[in-house]
Amino acid sequence: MTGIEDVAVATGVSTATVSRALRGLAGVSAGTRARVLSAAQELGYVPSSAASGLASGRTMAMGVLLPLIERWYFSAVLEGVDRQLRAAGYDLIVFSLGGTGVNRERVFHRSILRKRIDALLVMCMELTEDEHLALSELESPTIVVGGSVQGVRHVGIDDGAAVRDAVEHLISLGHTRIGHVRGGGAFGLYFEVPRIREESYLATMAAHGLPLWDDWSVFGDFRFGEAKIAVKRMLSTVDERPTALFCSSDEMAFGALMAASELGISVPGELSIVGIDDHEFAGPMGLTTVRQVPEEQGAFAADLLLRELEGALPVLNPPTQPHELIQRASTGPAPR
Amino acid sequence: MTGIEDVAVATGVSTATVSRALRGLAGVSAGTRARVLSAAQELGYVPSSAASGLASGRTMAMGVLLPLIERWYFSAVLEGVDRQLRAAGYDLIVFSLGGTGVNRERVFHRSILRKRIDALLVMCMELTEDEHLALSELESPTIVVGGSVQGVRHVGIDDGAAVRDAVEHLISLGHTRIGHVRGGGAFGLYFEVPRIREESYLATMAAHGLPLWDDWSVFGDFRFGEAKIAVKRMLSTVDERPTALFCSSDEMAFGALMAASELGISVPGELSIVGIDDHEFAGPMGLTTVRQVPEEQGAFAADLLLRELEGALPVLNPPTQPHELIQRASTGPAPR
DNA sequence: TTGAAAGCGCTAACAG
DNA sequence: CTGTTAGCGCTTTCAA
Repeated sequence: MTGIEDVAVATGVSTATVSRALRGLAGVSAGTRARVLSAAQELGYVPSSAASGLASGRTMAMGVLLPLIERWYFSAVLEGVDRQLRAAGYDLIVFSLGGTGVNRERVFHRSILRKRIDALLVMCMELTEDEHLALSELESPTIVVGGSVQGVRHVGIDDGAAVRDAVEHLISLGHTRIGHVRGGGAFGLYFEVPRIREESYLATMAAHGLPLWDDWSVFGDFRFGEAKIAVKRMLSTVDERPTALFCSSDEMAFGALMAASELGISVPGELSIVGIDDHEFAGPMGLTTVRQVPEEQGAFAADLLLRELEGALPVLNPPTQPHELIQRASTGPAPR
Repeated sequence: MTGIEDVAVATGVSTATVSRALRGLAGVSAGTRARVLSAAQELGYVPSSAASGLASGRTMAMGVLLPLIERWYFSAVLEGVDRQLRAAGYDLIVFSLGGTGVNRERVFHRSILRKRIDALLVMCMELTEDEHLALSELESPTIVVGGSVQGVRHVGIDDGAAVRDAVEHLISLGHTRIGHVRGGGAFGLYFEVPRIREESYLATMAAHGLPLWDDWSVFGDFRFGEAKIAVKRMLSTVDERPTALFCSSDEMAFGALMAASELGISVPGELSIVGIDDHEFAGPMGLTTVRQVPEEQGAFAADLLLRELEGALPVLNPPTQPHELIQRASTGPAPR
């Protein structure tokens, strides 16, 4: 492996000068810098991150802690984070819990605290006090994306308002019998989003004096398949059907759409369906939904952290990210 | 930050002994080990990965290079890789090209070669000669997952055979007019899968002496939306419709399903549709498809690399991963 | 503008 | 079984 020493020898300067030149620091003459650069290029020199990390205390890497990788929202946020990191020359280290909470402590202590990262982005989780403490000792800037949590700064949409917009859209179409397809906190950890969305659905219904039937609330676990089964069962067994369904995610709304189609229930004629997300499939499926753009949320949060690493003052109250009702073919006036 | 020295002082031993005890090396008395462990625990000591990486030459991290994160196959493989790494105490570093090839060289040189990783898993790409060379100098074990490439060891299904199984399934149902919804190499880089699948479709049709119409081959870019539009246009403008469609991915097959539904073409009565993947939605949508399990592929490849890092001999010809035709409701006998 | 030298925090021989 | 001693390859004062 060619090291900084080789470049120094080749250029006839000290390693200190090579280091300065390569990092673009001031105080290197243009000539020297050029010679260093070309020598480095020629020799194929790439600095060792371990060595520079150890010496400088900066790893040039950012960590993302998430419950699971392969879920639309999570991987989309990751994509946005990665975009910014790539532009800034940072590496992305992914700490996934793999869908369960059991490894959480190990992941946290064995991986996150190893000083491998300069900053941490936490997705959709509430940190425990221990974790908070450990992080603050690390002095790495931290931020939470998705599923706001009290007392921690957070980037994301106003979930409560987004749900309200969805439900009130149904109400404005004359619906009064509105069911809910709920998401799950099946991760065995604090996962805020499903709770917030359910609460806002209930609050909105109450605010409009609309009836809540237990039968109309089914559990779809944020999944197409689960939601389809649950909605199909509900629609085919309930005494009186709802005329509309608010789904806590688009993937569950697709399941509801499918359930209705298999039961021969016309959408939106007999049943209106609204989701949240604006998933890639929502447009082609004609699903009315509330759009959020996770990629932008991830990019925004990553940028915030990146700027702090460059010395900017922490943004304590990041602006709420936008959401927007997108009307498509799956919602219409209440029957009769 | 508490360092190894603090633990040593607290225990009354040398840092070398602490290091040995903590890593579970032989040659430490049970009593000493216990005292070291409890002191480390008490002090909340976590080794610095930069320091141990520099000293030992092992980073305890694995890199994954991929074209894009947010795509079913890629994030599913990532999930499988992560599962194994987590179990082995390794960290996962993600190098994404973000959907384009433009940053490829920078990603490669500035990130991958920084000695931040002990091994590299490359997803669905052919490496250039330069890249190969650079990697071999690094001496990190490397493997490719998905989209086999000549001369490089590779973990994945036999794409040719999988396509053949899908197309021959249609043929066995009496179909002779079989169209193709193609995926894209829209990544601006060597991306093998779409090409392999197309070639196998063509070869299978030829082997059975079946006609190929240009009109029946449409480009869906591996996306629901694109595929839906392309298929809908094709079905509504072509002189003679195909009676079956082979789609190079499930997501495109969903688009085809949607297109048929919007045109009032019954599936499988008038049109049979088969995909490849067994995407999470395929079951609930009743899509006949060829199943592959990317998560297992990723886990398998990661394991291979992990074992080599522990000194095992390289597996030069990893076994082909299984695929399986799953018959569901979207395929049936050819009309008439 | 440049160089010398002292670490960064750990691991790995080599002794004892 | 344990300690001593060198580094790993950079960055960063401090002098020149």
